[in-house]
Amino acid sequence: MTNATDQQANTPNYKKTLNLPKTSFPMKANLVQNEPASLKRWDALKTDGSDNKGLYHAMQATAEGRKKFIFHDGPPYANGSIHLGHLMNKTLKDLVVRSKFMAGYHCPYIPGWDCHGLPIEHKVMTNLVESGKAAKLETLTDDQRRTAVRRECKTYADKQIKLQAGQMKRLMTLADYEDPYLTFLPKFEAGVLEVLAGLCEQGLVYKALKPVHWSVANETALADAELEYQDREDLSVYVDFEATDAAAVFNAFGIQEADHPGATPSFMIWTTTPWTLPANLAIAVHEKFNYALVRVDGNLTVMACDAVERVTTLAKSEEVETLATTTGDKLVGLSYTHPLIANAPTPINDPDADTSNCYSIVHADYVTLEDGSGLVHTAPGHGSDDYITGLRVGLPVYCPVLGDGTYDTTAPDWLIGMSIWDANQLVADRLTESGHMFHAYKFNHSYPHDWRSKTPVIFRCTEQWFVAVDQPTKRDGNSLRDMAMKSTGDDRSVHYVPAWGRNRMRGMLESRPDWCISRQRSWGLPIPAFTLPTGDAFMTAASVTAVNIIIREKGSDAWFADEPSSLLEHYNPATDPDAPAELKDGSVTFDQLTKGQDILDVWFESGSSWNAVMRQRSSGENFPIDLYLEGSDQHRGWFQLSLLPSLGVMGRPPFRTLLTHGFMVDKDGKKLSKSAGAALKDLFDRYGVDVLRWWVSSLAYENDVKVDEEFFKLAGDSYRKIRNTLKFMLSNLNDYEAPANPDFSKFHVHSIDAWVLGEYNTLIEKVTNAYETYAFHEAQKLIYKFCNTTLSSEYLSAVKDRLYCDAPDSERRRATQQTLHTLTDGLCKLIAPVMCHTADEAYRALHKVEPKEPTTCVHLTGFPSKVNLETATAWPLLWESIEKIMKAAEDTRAKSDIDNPLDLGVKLPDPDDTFKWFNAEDLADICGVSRFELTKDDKIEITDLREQPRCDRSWKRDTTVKPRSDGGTLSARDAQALGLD
RNA sequence: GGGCCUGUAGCUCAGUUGGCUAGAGCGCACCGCUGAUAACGGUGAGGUCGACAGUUCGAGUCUGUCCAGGCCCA
Repeated sequence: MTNATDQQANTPNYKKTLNLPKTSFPMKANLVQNEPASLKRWDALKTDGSDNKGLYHAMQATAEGRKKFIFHDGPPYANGSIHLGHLMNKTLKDLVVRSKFMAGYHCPYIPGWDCHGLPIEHKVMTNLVESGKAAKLETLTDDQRRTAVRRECKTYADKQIKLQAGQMKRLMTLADYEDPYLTFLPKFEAGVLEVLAGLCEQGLVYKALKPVHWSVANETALADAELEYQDREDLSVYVDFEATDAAAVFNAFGIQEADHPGATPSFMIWTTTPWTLPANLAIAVHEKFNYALVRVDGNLTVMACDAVERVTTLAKSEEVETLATTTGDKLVGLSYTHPLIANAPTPINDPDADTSNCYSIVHADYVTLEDGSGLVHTAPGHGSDDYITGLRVGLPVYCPVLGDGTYDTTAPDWLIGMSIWDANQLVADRLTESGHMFHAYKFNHSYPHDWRSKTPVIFRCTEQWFVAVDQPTKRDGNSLRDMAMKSTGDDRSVHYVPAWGRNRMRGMLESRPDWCISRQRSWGLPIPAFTLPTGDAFMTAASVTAVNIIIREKGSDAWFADEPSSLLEHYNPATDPDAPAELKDGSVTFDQLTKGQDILDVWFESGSSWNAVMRQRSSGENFPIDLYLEGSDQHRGWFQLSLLPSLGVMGRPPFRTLLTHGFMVDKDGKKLSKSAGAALKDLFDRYGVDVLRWWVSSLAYENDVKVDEEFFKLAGDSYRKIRNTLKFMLSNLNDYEAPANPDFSKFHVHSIDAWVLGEYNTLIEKVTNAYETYAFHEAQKLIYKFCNTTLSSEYLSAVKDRLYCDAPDSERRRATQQTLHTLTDGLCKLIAPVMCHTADEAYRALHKVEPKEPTTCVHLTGFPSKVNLETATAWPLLWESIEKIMKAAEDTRAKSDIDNPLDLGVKLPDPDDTFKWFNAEDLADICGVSRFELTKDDKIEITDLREQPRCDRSWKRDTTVKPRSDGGTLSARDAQALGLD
């Protein structure tokens, strides 16, 4: 039973004579209610001399004059509530902002939002249609309609930004939320156009007809980043294209035409897009591959040797006979007849195109033997590879498909005006009827889809603006790719965390095509290009710069509202070396120009933020930027698309360090479904933000991160451990007044206080290092282990006796309190970047701050500095022995009826006097036993002290315990504490 | 199909240039304390290191193939 009932009736109750822990710091955190109170208190923080209020500005004011750390926020898209992905991304960023401040840097942080673009425009258009307002728009002029849509989009974006900013603030992220960067603000737009002008100046911007991914649903070109791959069932066809000259084919195979009188060999192609067949202009083979002339059920056809069995089996052909084989190079130059079209068509926008090279066999490297027949249908207007081949062999860029996905008037009559999706079957039927279809079947494959409308995307030739990747810059002749390869290669100008980011970037840069920067939408930054009466485009560095003066002043709406002559008010062709001749000589005036209709790819905007935000707001000072931190998808996205413009304009990467984190996956490691995962707000309300942040800080974020309800619960458990350790320390400092400058010079090197302060010094060093290298989980682990093991299980359990039982003012107790105070203060500072609320709550409790007192805040301090004192070097050895002692003691208790460790004594062999200078009472307290002796024996001995008297107050058994004048049985220390003899 | 990455106890992670019986925390089981108490302390049980093959005296670590998963691309 309890020790209290053990006592004799006349023994005093000593409990009330102890210095028991006491604090107002509650065990229960109640984060959901208390965090908003902290936020409110921080919001009210005001530092002298500034109009700005709030913790962020107070920190900036505090850090004024320090070494700067420039960190740049990648803009999330302004749509919808923030989700689990934002939780990790924004928290990690905040850990950087806060830890850099605590480490002594000045780290300003401007949050941003990506506001333009299709998702918002699509949403707004949907709303307009549903509300019936869209019909009204139809009555307006183009410019008016677009201006109206843009107004709606801006209102929508503003609302989303407010929503997200509120949630980010609740996440306790620190940033300049009063002055964020928004991509639709005139000053941002102007910063983007500066970059465009810079690229024009380097000769990297051009307009060209090129096949691009085209969304039929939205009638716009799409960026790579706007594609999603989904499985789709398509009609897959093997089609025979008859050779024009049968003799030439037989000749290529080295056999006589006479042996096959009247036979017309065909070339067999394979495609999953029959609708592109009308645009076929060539068939590609690989020069090195072997091709066979095969008789299949009576017909002669050419296909790759490796494809014969596969293809004929697929088509269930009955008689298959290979007549001869040859290599691809022998086939190059042969011609064929298009099965659907008599004469090669001329493109609608290029009536003078040379069609003389059409309908022949050409070579291409990308021909493979895995799929199809080894002969590749080539339509330069509908494929990237095809386009390049077409350029090489002199084919026109023919694309008979309009923006809405229907055929134009150059297509065969029976296709004109028809949707390409409907044409698939019709083309197949025609080919079957005419006997050209060898085999048709349904085929499931991964196919690119428009990320927004989820509809399949096609390749279509359109006039688009491009940034050239391989064009030499005028500055030094290095192309963007040259520079990009260098920055991801050996020059180490960019530091990658984790290191494999370098290879990943490099791989993507090696193969990336020219960047299509134009879109055919309204909600975006217009490309300030004009069309001359000749139909040629006009956009030069000087013209962009001139228009930009207007945009900076009025915003990009001016492009739609103003006439070319006023937009070009500040432009002088005479001083522009790149100006078109007709403008220079005055034969064409500004009034005769028409404004371009394209807007910029949103990635070009966010990819220019290094200029539009960082350089612009610091007069160029904050460049290059120390750190970009985003998910690993941004290697292709924002990182790469920031790198390229910066290389073009500035000649160097915009960032020094690129840090990437992985993606959230479910508890089985599978991709998180869009609907999965609780709303973040729900998590705020159930666990509290400190717990969520504590969880984020524990993540090995460079890999995929599993997320599950259970993990938040576990994080809550470990949060409580930290909280309880803080509470216990605070509760033992209730009667302690900390000196302004604690003096540790009198601490004995062998004392337990010196030991724990040594551990604390190590902790400071390791944790600040971990923060420095963004190894937050390392910091988190160290802090957790320190609280749990070093403090709770080792130090605090050892010093409990002296804290409780020593006279309140005793030197030993005060020394321990001084230690505790230092540890608590430092711990609050070390956890401050993570548990923002709890750290400040504990810090204010430690410093006994009145609840209403607004200015004391752990977040305005810094990481603790090390305590200046020595620690005995034998401690590690001693701890090894202590571990053995604990096991031995546990053994003894298990084998006997001794339950209480205080009924035990310990004898530790110390033949070499290694531990001679340690204090026996300290060691007994560490082991949780009553007595500790060093011996010259060779074995640890655990002794039973139950025969000896026990102190009624401290429950220890030591040699000084005896009856005292108050009727109790006490040790000398306890008697002295009570002022007894 | 290609590029980059991941796969170590039930869970989350450490494991340096290949080198003793593979570590930690959580969780779990058992014990103690009841003067940190919706706390605290102690002890313990858990792993053929995704699979297979290879290099080596020796492989969680290096190589290859395969399987599973993620991001990006085709």
